Amino acid sequence: MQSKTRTIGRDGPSFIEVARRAQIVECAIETIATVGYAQASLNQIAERAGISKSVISYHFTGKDELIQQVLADVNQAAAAVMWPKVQAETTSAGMLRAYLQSHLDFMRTHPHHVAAVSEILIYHRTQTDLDADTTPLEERLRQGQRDGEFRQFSPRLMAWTIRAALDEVARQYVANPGLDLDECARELVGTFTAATASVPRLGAVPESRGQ
Amino acid sequence: MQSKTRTIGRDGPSFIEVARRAQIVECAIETIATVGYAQASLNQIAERAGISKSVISYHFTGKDELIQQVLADVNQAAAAVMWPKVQAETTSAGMLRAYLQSHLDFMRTHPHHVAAVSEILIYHRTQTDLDADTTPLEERLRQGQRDGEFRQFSPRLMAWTIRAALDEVARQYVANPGLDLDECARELVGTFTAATASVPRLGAVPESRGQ
Amino acid sequence: MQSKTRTIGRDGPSFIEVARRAQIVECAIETIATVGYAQASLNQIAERAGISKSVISYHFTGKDELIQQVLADVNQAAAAVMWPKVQAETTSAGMLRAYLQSHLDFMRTHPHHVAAVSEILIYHRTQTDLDADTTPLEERLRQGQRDGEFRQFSPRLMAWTIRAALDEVARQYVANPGLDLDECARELVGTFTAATASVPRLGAVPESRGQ
Amino acid sequence: MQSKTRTIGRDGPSFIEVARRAQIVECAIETIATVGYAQASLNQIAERAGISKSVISYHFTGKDELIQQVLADVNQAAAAVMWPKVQAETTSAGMLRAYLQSHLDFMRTHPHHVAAVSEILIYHRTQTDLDADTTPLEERLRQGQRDGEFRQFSPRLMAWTIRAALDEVARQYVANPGLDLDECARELVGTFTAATASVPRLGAVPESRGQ
DNA sequence: CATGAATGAGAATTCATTCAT
DNA sequence: TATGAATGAATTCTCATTCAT
Repeated sequence: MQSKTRTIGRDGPSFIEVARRAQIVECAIETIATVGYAQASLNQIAERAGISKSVISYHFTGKDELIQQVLADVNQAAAAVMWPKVQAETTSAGMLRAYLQSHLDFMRTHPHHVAAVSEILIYHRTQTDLDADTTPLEERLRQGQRDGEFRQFSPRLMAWTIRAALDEVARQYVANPGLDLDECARELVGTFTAATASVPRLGAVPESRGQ
Repeated sequence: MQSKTRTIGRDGPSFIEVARRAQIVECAIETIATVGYAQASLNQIAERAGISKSVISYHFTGKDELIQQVLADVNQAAAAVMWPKVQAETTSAGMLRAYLQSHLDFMRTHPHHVAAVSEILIYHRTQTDLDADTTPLEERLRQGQRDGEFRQFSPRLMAWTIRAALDEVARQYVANPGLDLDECARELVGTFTAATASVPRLGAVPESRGQ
Repeated sequence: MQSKTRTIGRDGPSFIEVARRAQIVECAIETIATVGYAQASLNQIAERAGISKSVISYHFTGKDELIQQVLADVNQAAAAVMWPKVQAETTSAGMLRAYLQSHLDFMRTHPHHVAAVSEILIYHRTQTDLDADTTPLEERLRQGQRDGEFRQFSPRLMAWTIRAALDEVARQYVANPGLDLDECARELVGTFTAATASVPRLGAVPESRGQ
Repeated sequence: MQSKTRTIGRDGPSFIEVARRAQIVECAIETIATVGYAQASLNQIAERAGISKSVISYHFTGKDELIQQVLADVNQAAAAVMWPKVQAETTSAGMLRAYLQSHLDFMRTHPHHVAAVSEILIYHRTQTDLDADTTPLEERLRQGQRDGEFRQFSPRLMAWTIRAALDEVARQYVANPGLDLDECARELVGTFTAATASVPRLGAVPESRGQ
């Protein structure tokens, strides 16, 4: 019986059902992160999971549902880790730092997750609204500008840059697990703190935004 | 007969050979940039070029060689445009600015080239050595640090970040050709100038923004 | 455990067994009639029945047995309705009329049954002996000829034609439930009464047979 | 290169292309007529043609195009044989006779063609307008009524019946090539001549229509 | 040089069936 | 009895590649 048509009783999906779906999602993540989205066929994913290809078809309507589940699972997990830390900060600079650090923390514990989502988003770029994903970050940057903590830059461009940097680190980390994420965190925090800071302490470059 | 095994007379490949290869590479670029790497089958490329699919197989060992040629051609073209401008600068900050600006200039004049390479790098990342490509930029950042112009950051991380930001802009530009590249250039220059500046000391690097 | 191998106690199949089989057959009929034989997967049938797919496999050896049971059940039901009315007639023409009318009556009350059988026969024709089904009708036609009521035609051909016409009406009725079955009955009765009548009384249409 | 994208020069498709398409269509017809539409996979068809499965994909956009081509080819061939003979007749009864006879003539020379189309039409009934196909015949019946040659029956019902009978004969002929088509032709002509004749001259069978 | 034609590998998906519980 | 879970075979389709001309 396929997911689509399965009757969900009042107890919801069975334990084994949940476990299998989770296992498949996990294997999909690892496969995508490792061999790339283009090569991540259902066959590959099933092989890695040690199950038959059709088991995936049994638990998911199709590849699409699986991919969407990957995005959902990873986003939820990442958000659970990141936003509390971000919210705990009181300043915008603190939030930005927390955003970067917690992102890299999540990457350390879930490197494949981040890489997989990065792959998927790129692959599905045409069908997805990437901006939607970037919006929360962008909004925080905007807030920092309103508060005068941040200099006047384009929040959208900065958000793109930050996300791109994080994704790049994720990819590099997957390719080379020896990468020192602590150092990366420090570096990115340093880079984007400097990049956004409204005051280079003495005499800013206010005119620099005039143009 | 395959390119690799073809007998090359003392004059090297014939004119028509060179022209055909260039034409095919060009069409590959446009196809990849337009429909995405995943959809860019040899069929699509050949169709767009108005040639038979087998012509590609004749002039290239296989799809791989074609893709590598795309990378080589674009990199060469980009380098031809960019490095003179970079070299013309005397300060490291100036070089960084020139790097970013000329990169976006190239993007403006060759949007498909940049987008195609961006696509390809994502899909072939596992098989490609991205670092090789990043090295020249990294070296220049390192030089800026030695000269005291730049603060102490990880040149590698900074190079990754810069490349990632440029690639992201390229992707966004392809998705939305209305994107204001001038603004992007100003923003990226501002961002990375601030991110690398050694001393926010007093009066920043006004000349860097003058442009 | 499969039906074939199941141990049948001295009381034969249990009540629940019989009921389940009947329910499944009924659902199969509706599914086939509604979505067509090709689309009537066990999944679809089970879904419509609100049961698990494996229940079907439990009660029937396989899809084949289910389909054969559908044929058997429908034929039995149709026979139960039709033959009494046919038998009640004293003339062969009357019997033919009763056959057609009661067939369409059955169609009106069991449109899905007729449509399902029609679908199945088409798909399983190669494996089924259609003639077996046609024989009773054929025999009656033959009797009518012996009695001099019917002209000399090929009973087999006429039986085929009659069955084909009825099946066609069934298909059209399924496709368009607004079809006026009363009119169809009148028409078919008229058509086949005329087609079988022994005497166009004076001068038949000899040239038509001259061919 | 696929049919879809193939450039057709001023000479149209090449000889070999035409031949291959014709061969594939022919094999599709035989396969469908022999094993039934449901079992006629591209694999089966290719095997029968002694070619690789992908050759079909090369010459046809997909299974749909192949099937449509089958319909088109058979309809064209049948029309070429039938309509001249039908048109040559001056009376409606003659036309009907010619229609039936030429149909069976075509069946004799192309039994698989007729059976295949019959299969396809049934399978695609839901997506196709069968009536459209029946219309020419129906129109001729209507004309016969206007001329007073035919009695007042429902032209639509009669057309359905005639088509159904012909299809049935086709199916039986495929299943049993020993079937005497001459006899079938005589029988069907007799049956439908009698069924449509306006005057049973003296005393019809009024009670049969009374119902 | 060029290409039409052919091919085999592999993709996603559907389905009837089997099995352990 | 019943069923959720799993599976392997088969289907359509796409694609890079090869080959004969």
